[in-house]
Amino acid sequence: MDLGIERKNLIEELGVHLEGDHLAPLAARILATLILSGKKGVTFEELVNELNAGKSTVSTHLDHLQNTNRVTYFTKPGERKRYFIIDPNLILNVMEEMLNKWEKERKLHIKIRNYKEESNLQAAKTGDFQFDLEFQEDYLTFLNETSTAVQKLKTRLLARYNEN
Amino acid sequence: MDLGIERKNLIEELGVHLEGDHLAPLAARILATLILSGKKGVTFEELVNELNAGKSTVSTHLDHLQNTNRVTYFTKPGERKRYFIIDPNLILNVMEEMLNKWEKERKLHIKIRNYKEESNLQAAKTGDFQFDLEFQEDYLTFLNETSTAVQKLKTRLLARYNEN
DNA sequence: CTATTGGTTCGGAAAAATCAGAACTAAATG
DNA sequence: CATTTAGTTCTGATTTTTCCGAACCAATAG
Repeated sequence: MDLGIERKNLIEELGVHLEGDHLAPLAARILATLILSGKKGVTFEELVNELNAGKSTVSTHLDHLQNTNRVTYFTKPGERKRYFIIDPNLILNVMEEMLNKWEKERKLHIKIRNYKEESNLQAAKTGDFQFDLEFQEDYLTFLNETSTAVQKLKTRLLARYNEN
Repeated sequence: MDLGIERKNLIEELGVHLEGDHLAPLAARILATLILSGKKGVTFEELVNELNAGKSTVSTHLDHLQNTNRVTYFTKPGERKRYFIIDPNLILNVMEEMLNKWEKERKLHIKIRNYKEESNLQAAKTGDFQFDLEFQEDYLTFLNETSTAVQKLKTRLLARYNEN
């Protein structure tokens, strides 16, 4: 099996998958390329060539990937080129993002539960429709438990990173 | 505080949040409306009116929401109207989707690890660049642990649903 | 000080997603 | 069987996203 071909295929497959995470097609291909290239890093020019993309496109997406803590770069002494790599904390950052999203969701569903309780209070007088709170309760349980699990893993990984 | 206003606000807020999950703006508003309306259900016409949307748009998005197991409807004897509600198993379905996505991701990263190991074997001969496998290992750990946590919760919820 | 390298920024073209209107259909109603 | 109700389907307009080329800039090299 030709490793070059395999590489191209994996970039596409991983790229398509990563598009699922709010990334433009080319941004996803860039991230996939970096994941597959590891710590040796990939230069701007290599990205433009390997992905057959415009410089402006690569520049914009690299910017975005850096702003969202997915990508960084290092430089070599005496060279002006940047070697782009995935952020060493990518996994932690992904977990952090999940936790933030879930926290936002939690607050929202608490607001909704309050709204429904309030509404039930009013409706009790008029004999009107009463909301069921089961969905909100279950959803909040779901959010709490998954958050706790991810939080624990995050703490554990963090400890391991610090110890090494 | 006016509950009608509060309702509108929550639909918007929840709607915006739900757009984050690959839903078109109007699809997100529909789902938000259903979440806020609970088990009494919302008819097609009410959705068209409350959301100021075209019938075709509502029809298409409702279709999609049903196909992705987020929405169902019930009918009342003698009436032709449909009362749309969130799928009673929405939470389980969401968990199921998370698990599927993570499983796909797991397989992909195993492929990538294999590619890197293979590549290292080749490179060992030529003295070429060696891949680090740490990222893949950590990512797989992350996937395994979060999957297990969600799987457990799913089982637990499922048991509780069956028992009631 | 001129040329080259390694990018960035700006303006718009091309493509994709989203939505709406009009015509249509199938079931029930009168 | 004509009408109303409850939607569906098709076509195209509008909006948004994605991408590119050209001009530009700052740092280094010659």
